[in-house]
Amino acid sequence: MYNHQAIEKKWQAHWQKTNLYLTEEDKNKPKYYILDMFPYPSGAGLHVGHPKGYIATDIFARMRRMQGYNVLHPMGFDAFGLPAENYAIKNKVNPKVSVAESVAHFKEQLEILGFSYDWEREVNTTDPSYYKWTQWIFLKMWEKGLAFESNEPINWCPSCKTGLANEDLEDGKCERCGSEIEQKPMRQWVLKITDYAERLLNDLDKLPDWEESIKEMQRNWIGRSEGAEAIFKIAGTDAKATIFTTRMDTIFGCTYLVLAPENELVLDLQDKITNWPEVEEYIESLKNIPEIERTSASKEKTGVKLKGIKAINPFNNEEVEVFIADYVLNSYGTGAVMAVPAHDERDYEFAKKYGLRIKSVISINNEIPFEGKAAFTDDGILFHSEEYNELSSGEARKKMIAWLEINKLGAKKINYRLKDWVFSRQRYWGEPIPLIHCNKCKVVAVPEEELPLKLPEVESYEPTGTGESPLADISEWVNTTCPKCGGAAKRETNTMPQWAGSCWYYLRYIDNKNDNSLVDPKKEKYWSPVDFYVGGAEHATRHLIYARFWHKFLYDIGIASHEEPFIKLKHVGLIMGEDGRKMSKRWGNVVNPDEVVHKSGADAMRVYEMFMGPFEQACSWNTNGVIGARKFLEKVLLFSEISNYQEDKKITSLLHKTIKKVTADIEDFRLNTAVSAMMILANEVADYKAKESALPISKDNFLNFIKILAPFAPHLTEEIWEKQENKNSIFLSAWPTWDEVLIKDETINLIIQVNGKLRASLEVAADISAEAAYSLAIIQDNVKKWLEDKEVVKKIFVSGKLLNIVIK
RNA sequence: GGUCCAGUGGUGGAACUGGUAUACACGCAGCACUUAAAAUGCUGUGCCCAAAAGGUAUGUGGGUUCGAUUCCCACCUGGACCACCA
Repeated sequence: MYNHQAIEKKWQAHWQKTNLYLTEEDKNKPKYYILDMFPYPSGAGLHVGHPKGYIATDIFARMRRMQGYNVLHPMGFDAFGLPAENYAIKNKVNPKVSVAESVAHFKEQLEILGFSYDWEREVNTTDPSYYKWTQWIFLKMWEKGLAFESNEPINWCPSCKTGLANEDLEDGKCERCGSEIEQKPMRQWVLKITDYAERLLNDLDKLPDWEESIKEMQRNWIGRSEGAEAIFKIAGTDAKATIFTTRMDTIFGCTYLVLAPENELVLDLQDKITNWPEVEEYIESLKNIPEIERTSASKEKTGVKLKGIKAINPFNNEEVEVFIADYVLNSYGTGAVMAVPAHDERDYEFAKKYGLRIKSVISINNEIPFEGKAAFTDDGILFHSEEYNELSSGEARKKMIAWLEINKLGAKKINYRLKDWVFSRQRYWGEPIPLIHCNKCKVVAVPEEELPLKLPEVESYEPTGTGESPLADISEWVNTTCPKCGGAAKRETNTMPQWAGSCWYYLRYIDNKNDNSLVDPKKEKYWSPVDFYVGGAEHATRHLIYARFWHKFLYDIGIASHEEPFIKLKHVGLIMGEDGRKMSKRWGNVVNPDEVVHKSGADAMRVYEMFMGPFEQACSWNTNGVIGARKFLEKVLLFSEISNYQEDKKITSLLHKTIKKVTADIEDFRLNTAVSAMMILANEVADYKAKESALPISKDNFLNFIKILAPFAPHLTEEIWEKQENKNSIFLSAWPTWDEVLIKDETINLIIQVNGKLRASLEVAADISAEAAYSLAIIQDNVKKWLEDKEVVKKIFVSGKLLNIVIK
C-alpha cells in the first residue's frame, strides 16, 4: 500500500531535522547557483500552476547535488507593491500583517511539495534589513547622477492614484486595474536606464543560453533606432526645429514639417502663427482623447497647419509648410519630423488627406514604384536630389550626415524606444526613497549609517491622489533636519516601485544576514553569477531588464563581479485550467495544490506536472493525468517490496539507456520525456515480473533506477532507499553513470523498404553488412513480391537502421 | 502593420544531426476478478477494408530527396511580444 501522506510527512520532517539542504561555501566542490523567480505572496495562495517552475528547478538542483556540485537553491518573497497594499486597504489591516500571513501560507504550501530550498537564506523585500540595501543602491545611483528629479508628464493611473513606468502599462491601460492612463506632469524620481540602453542591448549577444524569444522581446523593448537629427530654421525668426529621421536620404522629398502638438516650439512661435485660435483649439481637443486612442495606428490622422510659419530645408533652402499633428509623439526623438509623403506611409496618408505635395526622390531600376498610389519605403537610388543623385540610399545617408555635421546643422543620432524608468510611486507600501529636501542644501542623502530608513506606521494607507504619498501626512516623520546644514528639512515622501526589490535579490541570497555590506565580496565571487534562472515569460521586459540594469550598475561600482547576472534562462509555460482558460477566481477553474497533494501525494503531482508536456509550453491541467503519475509510482513501490533479484541482460541495457536519457533530459529541461523514459523502464520490468516471481534486475541496478527517479519523487524514493538498508539520504549518494558498451544493442530491427515504403522488418545482428542485409531481404516473401519483374536501380543502406531498395 | 513561435489520434503529447510517424500517459471499448460497483489485471484502440494484403494520414498547396513531422517556397489558422517610434 502506498501511504503517501505518512511517507511525505516523515521525510519532510527528517530532511529539516538533519539540515539536509543547508548550503555553505565549499572550495572543494564546483558551485552551481540555480534560482527561481521569487513569488509575490498574495492572499489567495498558490494554485497548481505556480509550482511548475519550482518543481523543475528542484529536480535540477537535486541532480546537480548528486553529481557532486555545491548547489545554491534559495527562495524568498517579493512583497512590496500595489496588490498587497490594495488587499490591506480593502481588509483594513496593516500590509505588514497581511503580508506576513500570506508569506506563511505560501511557505506552508511550498513545503508540502518537498522542495530542497535552504530556508536559512530566505529573503523578503519588505524586511528593513533587506530594503536597507535597496535604499543603499538607490543612493549610489543618485550619487552617480543616475537618479534624477523630473517634472515631465508621466503615466498616471487615476484609480491606483500613482504614477507608473511604461513597463507597467498593458495596451495603454494600467496593468493592475485596467484603468485608462492619463498623462500628468508631476514631480518624479527617474532612473536613467537609457544610459545603459546600448549595453543592455549589446550584451544580449553574450548570453547564448538565454532563449532567443526572450532576447528578441528585450531588443524590441529597447527599440534602438539609428538615424540623424537635422535642423530646419524657421523663416524670419531665430527659432529652429530639430527633426529626427532614419531616412536622411529622402530629405529632398520633404514637402512639409510636422511638430508634435506638445512641442515647446509651437508656443515659442505663437506670435507668428496667424491662425493661433484654431491651433489652440486643436491642441485643447487632443487633451480629451485618451493616449491609447490617440496613438492607435488604425485611427485617422488629424492635424492643423501653422499658418504664417515656414521651415527651411537645410539642403536646398526650400521653404516648406509646418503642421502640428497627432501622429507625431513629443516623447520620441525630438518631437518633430520631416514629412516625406512619397517614402513614408504615415506622411503619405496625411498628405493625401490634406492634399499636400508629394515628391518622389528614390527610384529602383530607374522606375519610381507606386508613384501616386502608395509610399515607397524601401531603399533605392536617389534622384531630384542635386549632388546626391545616383547615390544609393545608404551612401547618401552617410554623405548627407557628414555634410550636416561639418555645417553644424545636424548630427548622427541613436534613439531608443526604451524610456527612463519612472521610479517613484505615490503610495504607502514601498521602500521609502532615502532623500531629504532642504531649502538651503536642496536634495541631500540620508546618511548611510541611518539606513534603513524605515517605513513609518500610518493611520491610513489610502492613496491621497494629490501626487503625494500617504507618508506626507505623518508630520513627525516628514519633518526632519538636514544632515548637511542641520536646518529644518523634509523627507522625500514618494516610495519605490514594486520592481525595486527584485532587481538585486539574487545577490542577497548569497549573504542574506550580512549587516555591514550588501554582500561579502568573497562569497559573491564564489557563488556569482546565477547559473540558471527560471520564471515566467511575462517578466521578459520588466524584471529582467530592470535587474540587468541594476546589475550592470553594481558591476560598475565594484559590487558584482560579472557583467550579466543570469547565465542561462528558461521560461516556464503556464498551466491553464481544465477549460483551457487562465486559472482565475473569475472562471472558477483554480485547482489548489494542497488538495492534489492530500489526495495523490506531492510526488505524484511533481511527476505529473513534469510529464504534462514541454516545460516552456502552456498546457491545460487534467486531474486524471495525476492518476497516471500515481500509478507509475505505485508500480515502483511494488518492485521495492520484492526481495528476490535476478538480473536480466535486456533490462540492464535498457536501464543504462534510461540513465543516459534521463541525465541528458534533465540537463536540457526536457522533463516530460525523462518521465516517459522511466515509465517505459518500469513497464518492461513489470512485464518480466508477471512472468517470474523475481525482479529482473540486480539490486544495485534497481537502486540506480531509484536514484534517477529521486529528483522527481524525492519522498517515495527516500523511503525505498531506506528500506533497502541505506543509512544516509539518497540525496547524499552519487548520481549513477552509464556504460556505453551495455547500451549498444547486439541485435536490431532492420527496416526493409522498397521505394521508401516499409515492406518488412528483420531481427538481425547490429553490425550486419549491406550485402548480407540485401541477400537476407530479397528472400522475404513480402519483399520478393515487390521486386518481381523490376530492375533494382539503387540500394541505400543505413547501418543499424534500414535498407531501402529502389526499383524501376 | 512588424518580430518571433506553433499547427501530429477522441485528449496531453513523442519522434536525437532527414531514416519504422503516433512512444509515454489520459480517455474509450471488450474480457477477467466481483452478488454488484469501485479498484486492479489482461487485450484492443489514426482513418478506409470483415480479416490478411494493401491503401491512406503530421494545417493547405508545391519543391528538394532513394526517403520529409523534420529542409526550402507560397498560403491558411492560432498564440506571444511590439506597434502612428519618424
